[in-house]
Amino acid sequence: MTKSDPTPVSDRRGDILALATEAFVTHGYAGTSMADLARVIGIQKASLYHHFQSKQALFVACVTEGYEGTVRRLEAIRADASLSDPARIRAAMEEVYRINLTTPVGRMVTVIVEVAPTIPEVAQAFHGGFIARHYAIVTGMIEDGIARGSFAAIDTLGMQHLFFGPVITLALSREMTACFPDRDELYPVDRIRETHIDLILRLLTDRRASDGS
Amino acid sequence: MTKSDPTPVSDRRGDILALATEAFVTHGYAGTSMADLARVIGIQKASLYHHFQSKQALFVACVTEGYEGTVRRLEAIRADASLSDPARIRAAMEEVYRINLTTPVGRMVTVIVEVAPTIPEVAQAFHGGFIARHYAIVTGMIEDGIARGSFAAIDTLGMQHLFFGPVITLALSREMTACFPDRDELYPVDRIRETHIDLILRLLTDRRASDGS
DNA sequence: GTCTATATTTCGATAGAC
DNA sequence: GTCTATCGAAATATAGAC
Repeated sequence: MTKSDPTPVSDRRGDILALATEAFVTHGYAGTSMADLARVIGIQKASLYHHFQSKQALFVACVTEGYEGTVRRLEAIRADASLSDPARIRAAMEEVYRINLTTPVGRMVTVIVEVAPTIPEVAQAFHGGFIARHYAIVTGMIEDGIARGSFAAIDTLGMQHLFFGPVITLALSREMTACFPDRDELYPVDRIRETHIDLILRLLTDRRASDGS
Repeated sequence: MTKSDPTPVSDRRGDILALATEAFVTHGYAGTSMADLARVIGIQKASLYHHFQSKQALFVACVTEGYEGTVRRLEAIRADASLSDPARIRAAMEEVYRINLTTPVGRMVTVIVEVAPTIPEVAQAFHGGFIARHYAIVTGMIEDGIARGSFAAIDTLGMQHLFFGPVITLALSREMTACFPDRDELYPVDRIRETHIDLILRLLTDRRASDGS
Protein backbone atom coordinates (compact mmCIF):
# COMPACT_ATOMS: atom_id res chain seq x y z
CA MET A 1 0.00 0.00 0.00
CA THR A 2 3.04 2.21 0.07
CA LYS A 3 3.39 2.72 -3.68
CA SER A 4 0.18 1.46 -5.27
CA ASP A 5 -1.93 4.58 -5.03
CA PRO A 6 -4.35 4.29 -7.98
CA THR A 7 -4.65 8.05 -8.32
CA PRO A 8 -1.17 9.49 -8.01
CA VAL A 9 -1.09 12.91 -6.41
CA SER A 10 0.68 14.39 -9.42
CA ASP A 11 1.62 12.43 -12.53
CA ARG A 12 4.42 14.72 -13.66
CA ARG A 13 5.32 12.74 -16.74
CA GLY A 14 1.73 12.37 -17.87
CA ASP A 15 1.03 16.05 -17.29
CA ILE A 16 4.06 17.07 -19.31
CA LEU A 17 3.14 14.75 -22.18
CA ALA A 18 -0.44 15.99 -22.29
CA LEU A 19 0.58 19.64 -22.38
CA ALA A 20 3.34 18.98 -24.88
CA THR A 21 0.97 17.06 -27.15
CA GLU A 22 -1.48 19.94 -27.12
CA ALA A 23 1.31 22.36 -28.04
CA PHE A 24 2.66 20.16 -30.82
CA VAL A 25 -0.81 19.79 -32.34
CA THR A 26 -1.36 23.53 -32.29
CA HIS A 27 1.98 24.80 -33.59
CA GLY A 28 3.65 21.80 -35.22
CA TYR A 29 6.92 20.16 -34.25
CA ALA A 30 9.34 22.73 -35.65
CA GLY A 31 7.01 25.48 -34.51
CA THR A 32 7.20 24.39 -30.89
CA SER A 33 10.49 25.12 -29.13
CA MET A 34 11.62 23.63 -25.87
CA ALA A 35 11.28 27.12 -24.41
CA ASP A 36 7.64 27.21 -25.51
CA LEU A 37 7.02 23.84 -23.90
CA ALA A 38 8.71 24.86 -20.67
CA ARG A 39 6.56 27.98 -20.46
CA VAL A 40 3.33 26.08 -21.09
CA ILE A 41 4.24 23.43 -18.52
CA GLY A 42 5.34 26.04 -16.02
CA ILE A 43 8.93 24.98 -15.45
CA GLN A 44 12.28 26.05 -16.79
CA LYS A 45 13.76 24.73 -19.97
CA ALA A 46 16.63 23.01 -18.21
CA SER A 47 14.16 21.16 -15.98
CA LEU A 48 12.54 19.72 -19.06
CA TYR A 49 15.85 18.15 -20.01
CA HIS A 50 15.85 16.44 -16.64
CA HIS A 51 12.69 14.51 -17.62
CA PHE A 52 13.50 13.89 -21.27
CA GLN A 53 16.83 13.41 -22.93
CA SER A 54 15.95 15.54 -25.95
CA LYS A 55 13.11 17.19 -27.81
CA GLN A 56 12.94 14.18 -30.09
CA ALA A 57 12.67 11.76 -27.15
CA LEU A 58 9.88 13.85 -25.67
CA PHE A 59 7.98 13.79 -28.94
CA VAL A 60 8.35 10.05 -29.39
CA ALA A 61 6.97 9.60 -25.89
CA CYS A 62 3.96 11.76 -26.78
CA VAL A 63 3.29 9.54 -29.76
CA THR A 64 3.80 6.13 -28.22
CA GLU A 65 2.29 6.68 -24.78
CA GLY A 66 -0.88 8.31 -26.07
CA TYR A 67 -2.22 5.34 -27.98
CA GLU A 68 -3.00 2.79 -25.33
CA GLY A 69 -6.55 3.83 -24.59
CA THR A 70 -7.69 4.16 -28.18
CA VAL A 71 -6.81 0.61 -29.15
CA ARG A 72 -8.47 -0.89 -26.09
CA ARG A 73 -11.79 0.80 -26.79
CA LEU A 74 -11.88 -0.47 -30.36
CA GLU A 75 -11.07 -3.99 -29.21
CA ALA A 76 -13.91 -3.80 -26.70
CA ILE A 77 -16.32 -2.93 -29.50
CA ARG A 78 -15.13 -5.88 -31.55
CA ALA A 79 -15.64 -8.21 -28.60
CA ASP A 80 -19.08 -6.85 -27.67
CA ALA A 81 -21.40 -9.81 -28.29
CA SER A 82 -24.53 -7.73 -27.67
CA LEU A 83 -24.13 -5.93 -31.00
CA SER A 84 -25.23 -7.12 -34.42
CA ASP A 85 -22.53 -7.09 -37.08
CA PRO A 86 -23.78 -3.89 -38.73
CA ALA A 87 -24.23 -2.21 -35.36
CA ARG A 88 -20.67 -3.16 -34.46
CA ILE A 89 -19.34 -1.56 -37.65
CA ARG A 90 -21.35 1.56 -36.91
CA ALA A 91 -20.02 1.74 -33.35
CA ALA A 92 -16.46 1.22 -34.60
CA MET A 93 -16.79 3.99 -37.18
CA GLU A 94 -18.15 6.39 -34.61
CA GLU A 95 -15.24 5.54 -32.34
CA VAL A 96 -12.69 6.00 -35.14
CA TYR A 97 -14.17 9.41 -35.95
CA ARG A 98 -14.03 10.33 -32.29
CA ILE A 99 -10.41 9.26 -31.94
CA ASN A 100 -9.17 11.04 -35.05
CA LEU A 101 -11.17 14.23 -34.77
CA THR A 102 -11.37 14.98 -31.07
CA THR A 103 -8.60 13.29 -29.09
CA PRO A 104 -5.14 14.89 -28.86
CA VAL A 105 -3.50 11.70 -30.11
CA GLY A 106 -5.69 11.54 -33.17
CA ARG A 107 -5.05 15.16 -34.02
CA MET A 108 -1.31 14.44 -33.79
CA VAL A 109 -1.48 12.99 -37.30
CA THR A 110 -0.55 16.33 -38.82
CA VAL A 111 2.56 16.58 -36.68
CA ILE A 112 3.52 12.98 -37.31
CA VAL A 113 3.31 13.61 -41.03
CA GLU A 114 5.65 16.54 -40.51
CA VAL A 115 8.22 14.67 -38.46
CA ALA A 116 8.17 11.25 -40.14
CA PRO A 117 10.65 12.00 -42.96
CA THR A 118 13.33 13.26 -40.59
CA ILE A 119 12.69 10.86 -37.69
CA PRO A 120 11.85 7.43 -39.14
CA GLU A 121 11.43 6.11 -35.60
CA VAL A 122 8.25 8.18 -35.38
CA ALA A 123 6.84 6.70 -38.57
CA GLN A 124 7.57 3.23 -37.20
CA ALA A 125 5.96 3.90 -33.83
CA PHE A 126 2.93 5.54 -35.38
CA HIS A 127 2.32 2.83 -37.92
CA GLY A 128 2.98 -0.10 -35.63
CA GLY A 129 1.31 1.29 -32.53
CA PHE A 130 -1.71 3.06 -33.99
CA ILE A 131 -2.51 2.60 -37.67
CA ALA A 132 -1.73 -1.09 -38.06
CA ARG A 133 -3.55 -2.05 -34.88
CA HIS A 134 -6.66 -0.07 -35.75
CA TYR A 135 -6.62 -1.51 -39.26
CA ALA A 136 -6.29 -5.04 -37.90
CA ILE A 137 -9.19 -4.69 -35.48
CA VAL A 138 -11.55 -3.28 -38.08
CA THR A 139 -10.52 -5.77 -40.73
CA GLY A 140 -11.11 -8.51 -38.19
CA MET A 141 -14.60 -7.18 -37.53
CA ILE A 142 -15.38 -7.25 -41.23
CA GLU A 143 -14.01 -10.78 -41.59
CA ASP A 144 -16.11 -11.87 -38.61
CA GLY A 145 -19.19 -10.54 -40.35
CA ILE A 146 -18.31 -12.25 -43.61
CA ALA A 147 -17.74 -15.56 -41.81
CA ARG A 148 -21.17 -15.26 -40.15
CA GLY A 149 -22.84 -14.46 -43.44
CA SER A 150 -23.82 -10.95 -42.37
CA PHE A 151 -21.59 -9.26 -44.93
CA ALA A 152 -20.74 -9.87 -48.56
CA ALA A 153 -17.38 -11.43 -49.43
CA ILE A 154 -15.65 -8.15 -50.14
CA ASP A 155 -11.98 -7.21 -50.55
CA THR A 156 -11.04 -6.38 -46.95
CA LEU A 157 -7.94 -4.38 -47.89
CA GLY A 158 -10.02 -2.16 -50.13
CA MET A 159 -12.66 -1.77 -47.43
CA GLN A 160 -9.95 -0.82 -44.96
CA HIS A 161 -9.00 2.16 -47.11
CA LEU A 162 -12.59 3.14 -47.71
CA PHE A 163 -13.14 2.92 -43.97
CA PHE A 164 -10.14 4.92 -42.71
CA GLY A 165 -9.22 7.11 -45.68
CA PRO A 166 -12.10 9.58 -45.41
CA VAL A 167 -11.72 9.85 -41.63
CA ILE A 168 -8.01 10.58 -41.69
CA THR A 169 -8.34 13.00 -44.60
CA LEU A 170 -11.18 14.78 -42.82
CA ALA A 171 -9.09 15.13 -39.67
CA LEU A 172 -6.19 16.54 -41.67
CA SER A 173 -8.40 18.87 -43.65
CA ARG A 174 -9.97 20.28 -40.55
CA GLU A 175 -6.64 20.83 -38.84
CA MET A 176 -5.30 22.55 -41.95
CA THR A 177 -8.33 24.80 -42.26
CA ALA A 178 -8.58 25.55 -38.56
CA CYS A 179 -8.06 29.24 -39.34
CA PHE A 180 -10.78 29.38 -42.01
CA PRO A 181 -13.98 31.15 -40.93
CA ASP A 182 -16.09 28.76 -43.03
CA ARG A 183 -14.42 25.54 -41.94
CA ASP A 184 -17.57 23.97 -40.55
CA GLU A 185 -19.42 24.58 -43.81
CA LEU A 186 -16.56 23.15 -45.86
CA TYR A 187 -16.18 20.09 -43.64
CA PRO A 188 -19.40 19.42 -41.69
CA VAL A 189 -18.34 16.52 -39.50
CA ASP A 190 -21.73 15.12 -38.55
CA ARG A 191 -23.10 15.00 -42.06
CA ILE A 192 -19.93 13.50 -43.54
CA ARG A 193 -19.70 10.88 -40.81
CA GLU A 194 -23.31 9.77 -41.15
CA THR A 195 -23.14 9.52 -44.92
CA HIS A 196 -19.86 7.65 -44.67
CA ILE A 197 -21.29 5.11 -42.23
CA ASP A 198 -24.36 4.67 -44.39
CA LEU A 199 -22.34 4.01 -47.55
CA ILE A 200 -19.93 1.60 -45.87
CA LEU A 201 -22.81 -0.43 -44.44
CA ARG A 202 -24.49 -0.43 -47.83
CA LEU A 203 -21.37 -1.90 -49.44
CA LEU A 204 -20.93 -4.51 -46.73
CA THR A 205 -24.51 -5.73 -47.07
CA ASP A 206 -24.68 -5.49 -50.86
CA ARG A 207 -25.54 -8.91 -52.25
CA ARG A 208 -23.96 -8.04 -55.60
CA ALA A 209 -20.54 -8.10 -53.96
CA SER A 210 -20.70 -11.86 -53.60
CA ASP A 211 -19.57 -12.53 -57.13
CA GLY A 212 -15.83 -13.05 -56.87
CA SER A 213 -14.88 -11.41 -60.12
CA MET B 1 8.50 36.56 -82.25
CA THR B 2 11.18 38.14 -80.17
CA LYS B 3 10.00 36.83 -76.81
CA SER B 4 7.53 34.03 -77.56
CA ASP B 5 9.92 31.12 -77.85
CA PRO B 6 7.78 28.11 -76.84
CA THR B 7 10.79 26.18 -75.54
CA PRO B 8 12.98 28.56 -73.59
CA VAL B 9 16.64 27.64 -73.63
CA SER B 10 16.77 27.51 -69.82
CA ASP B 11 13.78 28.14 -67.58
CA ARG B 12 15.69 29.11 -64.47
CA ARG B 13 12.65 29.74 -62.33
CA GLY B 14 10.96 26.52 -63.37
CA ASP B 15 14.11 24.52 -62.79
CA ILE B 16 14.56 25.97 -59.34
CA LEU B 17 10.94 25.28 -58.39
CA ALA B 18 11.13 21.69 -59.62
CA LEU B 19 14.31 20.94 -57.68
CA ALA B 20 13.04 22.73 -54.58
CA THR B 21 9.75 20.83 -54.69
CA GLU B 22 11.61 17.55 -54.85
CA ALA B 23 13.73 18.54 -51.86
CA PHE B 24 10.74 19.72 -49.81
CA VAL B 25 8.90 16.47 -50.49
CA THR B 26 11.86 14.40 -49.40
CA HIS B 27 12.95 16.23 -46.25
CA GLY B 28 10.00 18.39 -45.26
CA TYR B 29 9.88 22.18 -45.01
CA ALA B 30 11.77 22.64 -41.76
CA GLY B 31 14.14 19.87 -42.79
CA THR B 32 15.18 21.70 -45.94
CA SER B 33 17.41 24.73 -45.40
CA MET B 34 18.15 27.39 -47.97
CA ALA B 35 21.71 26.06 -48.00
CA ASP B 36 20.40 22.60 -48.90
CA LEU B 37 18.33 24.05 -51.73
CA ALA B 38 21.24 26.07 -53.06
CA ARG B 39 23.45 22.99 -53.11
CA VAL B 40 20.85 20.88 -54.93
CA ILE B 41 20.25 23.62 -57.48
CA GLY B 42 23.94 24.21 -57.92
CA ILE B 43 24.18 27.87 -57.01
CA GLN B 44 25.10 29.81 -53.89
CA LYS B 45 22.62 30.58 -51.18
CA ALA B 46 22.75 34.32 -51.81
CA SER B 47 21.88 33.76 -55.47
CA LEU B 48 18.72 32.03 -54.38
CA TYR B 49 17.66 35.20 -52.62
CA HIS B 50 18.01 37.00 -55.92
CA HIS B 51 15.21 34.85 -57.39
CA PHE B 52 12.96 34.64 -54.34
CA GLN B 53 12.43 37.13 -51.57
CA SER B 54 12.40 34.50 -48.82
CA LYS B 55 12.15 30.80 -48.14
CA GLN B 56 8.45 31.19 -47.55
CA ALA B 57 7.93 32.96 -50.89
CA LEU B 58 9.83 30.20 -52.66
CA PHE B 59 7.66 27.57 -51.05
CA VAL B 60 4.41 29.33 -51.88
CA ALA B 61 5.58 29.51 -55.51
CA CYS B 62 6.24 25.75 -55.47
CA VAL B 63 2.70 25.17 -54.27
CA THR B 64 0.78 27.58 -56.49
CA GLU B 65 2.68 27.23 -59.76
CA GLY B 66 2.59 23.45 -59.74
CA TYR B 67 -1.17 23.05 -59.93
CA GLU B 68 -2.11 24.41 -63.32
CA GLY B 69 -1.68 21.24 -65.31
CA THR B 70 -3.49 18.92 -62.90
CA VAL B 71 -6.75 20.87 -62.93
CA ARG B 72 -6.82 21.20 -66.71
CA ARG B 73 -6.51 17.45 -67.25
CA LEU B 74 -9.38 16.70 -64.89
CA GLU B 75 -11.56 19.28 -66.62
CA ALA B 76 -10.77 17.69 -69.96
CA ILE B 77 -12.00 14.35 -68.64
CA ARG B 78 -15.23 15.90 -67.45
CA ALA B 79 -15.78 17.49 -70.86
CA ASP B 80 -14.94 14.34 -72.83
CA ALA B 81 -18.23 13.45 -74.53
CA SER B 82 -16.89 10.17 -75.85
CA LEU B 83 -16.98 8.58 -72.40
CA SER B 84 -19.94 7.00 -70.67
CA ASP B 85 -20.68 8.32 -67.19
CA PRO B 86 -19.10 5.35 -65.40
CA ALA B 87 -16.10 5.41 -67.72
CA ARG B 88 -15.65 9.09 -66.97
CA ILE B 89 -15.64 8.43 -63.23
CA ARG B 90 -13.11 5.68 -63.74
CA ALA B 91 -10.87 7.93 -65.82
CA ALA B 92 -11.13 10.69 -63.23
CA MET B 93 -10.21 8.36 -60.40
CA GLU B 94 -7.19 7.08 -62.28
CA GLU B 95 -6.12 10.65 -62.90
CA VAL B 96 -6.60 11.61 -59.25
CA TYR B 97 -4.50 8.65 -58.18
CA ARG B 98 -1.83 9.60 -60.68
CA ILE B 99 -1.75 13.22 -59.49
CA ASN B 100 -1.58 12.43 -55.81
CA LEU B 101 0.79 9.48 -55.93
CA THR B 102 3.26 10.25 -58.70
CA THR B 103 3.46 13.98 -59.43
CA PRO B 104 5.67 16.21 -57.28
CA VAL B 105 2.77 18.55 -56.58
CA GLY B 106 0.56 15.75 -55.35
CA ARG B 107 3.25 14.43 -53.09
CA MET B 108 3.61 17.93 -51.61
CA VAL B 109 0.56 17.21 -49.45
CA THR B 110 2.76 16.05 -46.60
CA VAL B 111 4.73 19.28 -46.60
CA ILE B 112 1.62 21.41 -46.94
CA VAL B 113 0.19 19.70 -43.90
CA GLU B 114 3.38 20.60 -42.07
CA VAL B 115 3.43 24.25 -43.08
CA ALA B 116 -0.27 25.11 -43.08
CA PRO B 117 -0.65 25.94 -39.38
CA THR B 118 2.23 28.42 -39.38
CA ILE B 119 1.67 29.91 -42.85
CA PRO B 120 -2.09 30.23 -43.38
CA GLU B 121 -1.44 31.60 -46.86
CA VAL B 122 -0.29 28.11 -47.85
CA ALA B 123 -3.46 26.51 -46.55
CA GLN B 124 -5.49 29.05 -48.50
CA ALA B 125 -3.56 28.55 -51.73
CA PHE B 126 -3.67 24.77 -51.41
CA HIS B 127 -7.35 24.58 -50.65
CA GLY B 128 -8.48 27.15 -53.17
CA GLY B 129 -6.11 26.22 -55.98
CA PHE B 130 -6.03 22.45 -55.70
CA ILE B 131 -8.46 20.71 -53.34
CA ALA B 132 -11.57 22.80 -53.91
CA ARG B 133 -11.16 22.79 -57.69
CA HIS B 134 -10.64 19.03 -57.85
CA TYR B 135 -13.61 18.50 -55.55
CA ALA B 136 -15.80 20.75 -57.67
CA ILE B 137 -14.91 19.00 -60.93
CA VAL B 138 -15.57 15.52 -59.57
CA THR B 139 -18.76 16.55 -57.79
CA GLY B 140 -19.90 18.10 -61.07
CA MET B 141 -19.22 14.84 -62.88
CA ILE B 142 -21.33 12.95 -60.36
CA GLU B 143 -24.14 15.48 -60.62
CA ASP B 144 -24.02 15.22 -64.40
CA GLY B 145 -24.45 11.48 -64.12
CA ILE B 146 -27.34 11.83 -61.68
CA ALA B 147 -29.07 14.32 -63.97
CA ARG B 148 -28.73 11.91 -66.90
CA GLY B 149 -30.12 9.05 -64.86
CA SER B 150 -26.85 7.10 -64.98
CA PHE B 151 -26.24 7.36 -61.25
CA ALA B 152 -28.39 7.06 -58.17
CA ALA B 153 -29.40 10.22 -56.33
CA ILE B 154 -26.64 10.04 -53.75
CA ASP B 155 -25.24 12.56 -51.24
CA THR B 156 -22.53 14.23 -53.34
CA LEU B 157 -20.65 15.64 -50.35
CA GLY B 158 -20.37 12.20 -48.84
CA MET B 159 -19.28 10.74 -52.16
CA GLN B 160 -16.64 13.45 -52.43
CA HIS B 161 -15.04 12.24 -49.24
CA LEU B 162 -15.30 8.61 -50.22
CA PHE B 163 -13.71 9.53 -53.53
CA PHE B 164 -10.76 11.61 -52.34
CA GLY B 165 -10.21 10.43 -48.77
CA PRO B 166 -8.66 7.06 -49.57
CA VAL B 167 -6.44 8.56 -52.28
CA ILE B 168 -5.05 11.32 -50.11
CA THR B 169 -4.57 9.01 -47.14
CA LEU B 170 -2.81 6.49 -49.35
CA ALA B 171 -0.47 9.18 -50.69
CA LEU B 172 0.32 10.31 -47.15
CA SER B 173 0.80 6.78 -45.89
CA ARG B 174 3.20 5.93 -48.67
CA GLU B 175 5.25 9.08 -48.15
CA MET B 176 5.42 8.38 -44.43
CA THR B 177 6.47 4.78 -44.95
CA ALA B 178 8.90 5.55 -47.76
CA CYS B 179 11.72 4.14 -45.63
CA PHE B 180 9.92 0.88 -44.83
CA PRO B 181 11.24 -2.17 -46.70
CA ASP B 182 7.71 -3.62 -46.92
CA ARG B 183 5.91 -0.49 -48.03
CA ASP B 184 4.60 -1.97 -51.26
CA GLU B 185 3.10 -4.91 -49.41
CA LEU B 186 1.49 -2.63 -46.81
CA TYR B 187 0.12 -0.25 -49.42
CA PRO B 188 -0.18 -1.96 -52.82
CA VAL B 189 -1.26 0.91 -55.03
CA ASP B 190 -2.69 -1.01 -57.96
CA ARG B 191 -4.86 -3.29 -55.91
CA ILE B 192 -6.17 -0.53 -53.65
CA ARG B 193 -6.92 1.72 -56.59
CA GLU B 194 -8.83 -0.92 -58.54
CA THR B 195 -10.90 -1.98 -55.54
CA HIS B 196 -11.62 1.66 -54.74
CA ILE B 197 -12.81 2.38 -58.28
CA ASP B 198 -14.95 -0.74 -58.25
CA LEU B 199 -16.64 0.14 -54.97
CA ILE B 200 -17.28 3.77 -55.92
CA LEU B 201 -18.89 2.73 -59.19
CA ARG B 202 -20.96 0.16 -57.37
CA LEU B 203 -22.32 2.83 -55.03
CA LEU B 204 -23.05 5.25 -57.85
CA THR B 205 -25.01 2.67 -59.81
CA ASP B 206 -26.76 1.13 -56.80
CA ARG B 207 -30.50 1.42 -57.29
CA ARG B 208 -31.11 1.20 -53.56
CA ALA B 209 -29.56 4.63 -53.13
CA SER B 210 -32.53 6.26 -54.83
CA ASP B 211 -34.64 6.33 -51.72
CA GLY B 212 -34.21 9.81 -50.28
CA SER B 213 -34.46 8.91 -46.64
C1' DG C 1 14.30 18.53 -9.24
C1' DT C 2 14.43 23.06 -10.27
C1' DC C 3 16.79 27.11 -11.08
C1' DT C 4 20.06 30.93 -13.71
C1' DA C 5 23.30 31.47 -17.08
C1' DT C 6 25.72 30.20 -21.09
C1' DA C 7 27.81 27.37 -24.64
C1' DT C 8 27.26 25.83 -29.44
C1' DT C 9 25.15 25.31 -33.68
C1' DT C 10 22.20 26.25 -37.36
C1' DC C 11 19.65 28.93 -40.23
C1' DG C 12 17.53 32.86 -42.65
C1' DA C 13 18.86 36.91 -44.62
C1' DT C 14 22.09 40.81 -46.15
C1' DA C 15 26.37 43.51 -47.84
C1' DG C 16 29.08 44.43 -51.38
C1' DA C 17 32.59 43.01 -55.02
C1' DC C 18 32.61 41.29 -59.77
C1' DG D 1 23.07 37.16 -61.72
C1' DT D 2 26.41 35.00 -59.22
C1' DC D 3 29.83 35.03 -55.94
C1' DT D 4 32.41 35.28 -50.88
C1' DA D 5 31.82 36.64 -46.36
C1' DT D 6 29.19 37.74 -42.47
C1' DC D 7 25.48 39.38 -39.46
C1' DG D 8 21.79 38.52 -36.18
C1' DA D 9 18.34 35.69 -34.32
C1' DA D 10 16.66 31.59 -32.49
C1' DA D 11 16.92 27.06 -30.98
C1' DT D 12 18.96 22.84 -28.76
C1' DA D 13 21.45 21.44 -25.16
C1' DT D 14 24.67 21.81 -21.03
C1' DA D 15 27.11 23.59 -16.62
C1' DG D 16 26.78 24.15 -12.12
C1' DA D 17 24.57 26.33 -7.91
C1' DC D 18 20.80 25.46 -4.61
